[in-house]
Amino acid sequence: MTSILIVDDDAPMREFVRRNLEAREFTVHQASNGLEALAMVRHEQPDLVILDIMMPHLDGYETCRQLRQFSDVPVVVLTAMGDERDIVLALDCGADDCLTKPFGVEELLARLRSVLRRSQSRDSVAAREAIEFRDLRVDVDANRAWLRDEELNLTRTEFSVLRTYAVNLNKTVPHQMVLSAVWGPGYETETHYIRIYVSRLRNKIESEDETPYFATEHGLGYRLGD
Amino acid sequence: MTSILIVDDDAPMREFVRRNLEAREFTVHQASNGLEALAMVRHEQPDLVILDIMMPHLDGYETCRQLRQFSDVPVVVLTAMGDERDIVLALDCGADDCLTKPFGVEELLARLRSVLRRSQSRDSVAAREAIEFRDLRVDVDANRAWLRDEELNLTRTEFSVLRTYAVNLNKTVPHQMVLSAVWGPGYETETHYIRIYVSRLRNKIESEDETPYFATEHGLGYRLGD
DNA sequence: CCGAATCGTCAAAAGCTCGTAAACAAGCGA
DNA sequence: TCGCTTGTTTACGAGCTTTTGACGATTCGG
Repeated sequence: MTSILIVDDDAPMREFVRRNLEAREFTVHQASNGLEALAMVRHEQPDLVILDIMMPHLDGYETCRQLRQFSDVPVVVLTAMGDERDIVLALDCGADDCLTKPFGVEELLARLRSVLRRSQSRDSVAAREAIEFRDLRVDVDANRAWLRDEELNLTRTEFSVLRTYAVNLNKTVPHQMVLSAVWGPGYETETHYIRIYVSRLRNKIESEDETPYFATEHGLGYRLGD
Repeated sequence: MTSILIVDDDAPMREFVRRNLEAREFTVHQASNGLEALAMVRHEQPDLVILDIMMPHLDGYETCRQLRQFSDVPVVVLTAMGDERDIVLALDCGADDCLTKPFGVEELLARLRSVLRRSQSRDSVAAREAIEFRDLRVDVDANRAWLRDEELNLTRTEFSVLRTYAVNLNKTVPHQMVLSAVWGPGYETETHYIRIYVSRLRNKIESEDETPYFATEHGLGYRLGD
């Protein structure tokens, strides 16, 4: 779950934000001043920080600057209605967005979504890894499959069928699910096709005298895996 | 140099923004409607897009949504003073920030800096060097490609196709992914374009009596790499 | 144990995809 | 405007893939 740290010396304000965030399934942490906030970022590693500017001891600007010394966590700053210079200053301290009080809850949430979307897309650049079972490896991303280091030469439909079973590893997949996933809606009754393609896949994947990769559940469907 | 595309049907507004951006050493491109903007993003690849909401034909919301089909370029939206719902809508269409007219130039610049800072840190995380495979080197940022120290003379579309395969090195890329990446949404069925361009790229890249750079996966797509 | 339903396999026909050439159209700079 | 580059459209043979239809094997319920 996405966790958010809200930093504000004004307790009612914190409460207000907390209630609205928790209603949207965020986990919320709180801090009432800059020093506390820095410690919590270190220890809780929130996914996002909401930071009020007006705070005693360590104000929002300075907190943000120090935060950036050691963390890339997205920061959304709250400023009091007023000078454009406050906004410029906050953004130049390293904040990702800036919202002027009083603000609407919906706008706050939309800005959080936007900032989180950006930071998450950065994190998830790493591709999904392949699905593996015994000597078989299926790379759904790359549209390729291997058996013991040797790449399988599969046709489009063969791969599409294999992928359907692979993403449902160890689960018996009903025929009609495969049919509508591979051949599209309207083919739910053509179970014939599946028999042929599972047969071809078995020829390419399984060898004699070893337990089969595909299990047949009579009347139900096939299952790749245990 | 950082290049910015400003999209607004109001010419004086575009001029105002252009002057201020050029004074800060940005390169500025302009478009006066959504369709033009989509084409320019494809061909000029700006580092950031400033997008007005109120436009004839294709409004800012729809432009942004379509942009996100094929590009991660940062988008800052301009809305007329008014409803909070406009802001929420714009951000949820995939925009990175949203500014309400009338706005101060300093705030605009600060928000651009903030958005650019975030997107550039992401790019540098990915260590965007050239992509290399055997004797081929593709510089995705500079729009250039080399074969053994000799630069390839590629047209825009040729390069765009090559880049799509290069960033998916060793993956079989489905035709429709290439089509929507290069020609845009709505071209998903024009597979003959790909055949022709891959054919031309092979002519410029591959030589006789060596293993091909592009592998054909019949019915699936092409793959650059192993 | 029998019959009906389901499964496994084969091979050929039908259909689709690929590679390429060539012609045409659109855009652009000189 | 002309001439060149680039993008788009059309066409077609070769090769591959999917579908079709057939038939025997297996499983399950009664």
